[in-house]
Amino acid sequence: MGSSSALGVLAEPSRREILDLLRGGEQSVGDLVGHMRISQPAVSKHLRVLKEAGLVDARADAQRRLYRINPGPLEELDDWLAPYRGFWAARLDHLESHLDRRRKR
Amino acid sequence: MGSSSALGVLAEPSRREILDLLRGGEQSVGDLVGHMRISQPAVSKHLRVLKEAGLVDARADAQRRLYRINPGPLEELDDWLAPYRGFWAARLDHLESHLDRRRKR
DNA sequence: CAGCTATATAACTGTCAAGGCATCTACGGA
DNA sequence: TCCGTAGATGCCTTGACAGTTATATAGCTG
Repeated sequence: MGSSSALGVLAEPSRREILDLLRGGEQSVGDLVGHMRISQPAVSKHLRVLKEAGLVDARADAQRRLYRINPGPLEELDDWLAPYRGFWAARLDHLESHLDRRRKR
Repeated sequence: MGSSSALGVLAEPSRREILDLLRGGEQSVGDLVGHMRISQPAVSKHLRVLKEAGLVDARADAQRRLYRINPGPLEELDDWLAPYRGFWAARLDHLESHLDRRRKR
C-alpha cells in the first residue's frame, strides 16, 4: 500500500477537483457539491474513497461533516516520484524554461 | 491535458511496473515481458498507452522495439503536486521520520 | 415528538478497460 | 524464398467503478 493506491484514487478527475477545493481549507460536503457538477451522493462516495485512501480527514460539526486534506499519501507519491527526478533534472537545457513556468504561478 | 492524463495512466500497477523496469535503461518488449506476469500482448498494450501519454519513447532495433522513459509527463505530475507540498512541509514534527525513511533507500 | 437539514448508503445501470487467445506484420537468417 | 522470431492488433469476456435515483440515518429546532 505505497503511493500506488493514492495514484489509483487520484486518477479520478472529480477526486482531484475535491482535493483542489480543499486546498482552500475545510469544506462541508454541501460546499463541495455546490462547486461540482455531480450529485451529492456521488460527492459523498468520492469522499469515502479519498478518506479510505487517507487523502482526507473528516470531523463532524452538527449535521455537517467537514473534510480537509491529509497530505500523507501525497507525500508518499512525492517519494515515489523521487527516483524519476534524475531523468529530467539532468536535462539542464530544459531546466530554465521549467523554472520560468513555475515562477509564474 | 495536464498531469491529469499521466495520473490516469499511472493508476495501472502494471504500467508503473514497466516504468520501474525502464529506470534501469532501455528495454525490449521481450525483456519487459520476462519480468512481468502478464502476456506479451498485454505488455504491448500497456506500452502503447504509455507511449500515447508521452511517458515512454521507442526506437526500432531490427525486429525489436527498445523502450525508454520519457520524463516529461512525470515532470508535469511533479508540478501538479507542488501546491500540495506546503501541506506536509509545514509539519516539522513528521519531517524527521520522513527523512529517516528516505535515507534507507 | 414532528419536521427539516445534511450526509450516507442501497440498488441499479452503463461504460470502460485490462487481460487472454488468436492472428497479422515486419524483419532477419539459412 | 521459407522459416523463425519479435511485436502489434483484433476480438471477446469479465470485472470494476462512476453516476443516478430513492431511501436511510443523524442531528437540530420548534
